[in-house]
Amino acid sequence: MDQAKIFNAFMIHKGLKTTNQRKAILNSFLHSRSHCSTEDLYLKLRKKHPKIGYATVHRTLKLLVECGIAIEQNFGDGHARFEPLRADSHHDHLVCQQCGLIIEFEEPQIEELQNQVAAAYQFTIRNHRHELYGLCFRCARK
Amino acid sequence: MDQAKIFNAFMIHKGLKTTNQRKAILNSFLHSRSHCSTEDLYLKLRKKHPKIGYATVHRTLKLLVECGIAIEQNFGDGHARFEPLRADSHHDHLVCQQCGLIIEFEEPQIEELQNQVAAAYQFTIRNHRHELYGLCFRCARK
DNA sequence: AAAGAAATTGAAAATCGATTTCAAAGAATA
DNA sequence: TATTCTTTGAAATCGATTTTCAATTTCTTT
Repeated sequence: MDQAKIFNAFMIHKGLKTTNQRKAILNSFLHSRSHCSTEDLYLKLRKKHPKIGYATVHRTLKLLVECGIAIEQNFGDGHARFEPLRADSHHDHLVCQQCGLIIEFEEPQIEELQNQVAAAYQFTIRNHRHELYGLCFRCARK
Repeated sequence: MDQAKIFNAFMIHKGLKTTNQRKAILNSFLHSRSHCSTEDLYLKLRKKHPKIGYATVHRTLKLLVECGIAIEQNFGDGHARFEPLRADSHHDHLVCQQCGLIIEFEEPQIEELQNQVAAAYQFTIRNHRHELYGLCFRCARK
């Protein structure tokens, strides 16, 4: 089942309507670079749909999070960012504080150690965030 | 060198003045439970110093971060939190989404794996955040 | 101790991103 | 088509943070 279908099914389930704006926003989101902010997506959409409103983009992104197509991230610059959520793989992030580059990484051993830590405190993990901030290869040379 | 001295040295270095308010805020901060918000500290201080302003607490906390006595954290509830920074030890957090309990943990193996990940991407880590969100022991039972 | 120069204070206002309101427009159903 | 309900976009609101500014305090120099 692709994301458009997941979205449709969710909309029907909630008694909501699949409008042209929502379709355009979903489509644009899926074809954007990852980790885009509401503003990024809004500006991009304006080019093809000059009358679309910021509020609609915002509301639709929230819907995408609600139905599991997107995940909301925050890397400390005061702008919520959204990225497509793939069911199969989890990853964390390296964030360059100079140029804003975001690198995704996966490290199953860290996940395993995390689980051990949580178990030691009898803590039930629902989700986590793990971000390494610093300088990417390029910026470190300058 | 204790924190009051670090603070004094920093203030002199920057040409700033060590006022009674700043001393009171530093002192109250150091004797507060960890992870207090600006508001927490402001309300606590009001009891002994009824005329102190929120803005002053805010500005002083920023100074404490700047001179390395405090670190700013954000656990996603919309309130920045501050905790005393000890030079010797680093820790990460488990955050209960039900009752707000914050548990600190240290796991050197995770730190080591982090360094390996960064090295693989030729990335220079300046700092990181690693938080596990979910339910604490008590809340999971309910 | 008093005066002058400069920084600090607290109340209120401004800011910033996120969110909500509301009247008009649009979709779905009968 | 009429009715009902949802959605839209502009503007208003929200809540935390940050800044402004006139009055006060601190620090230095007499």
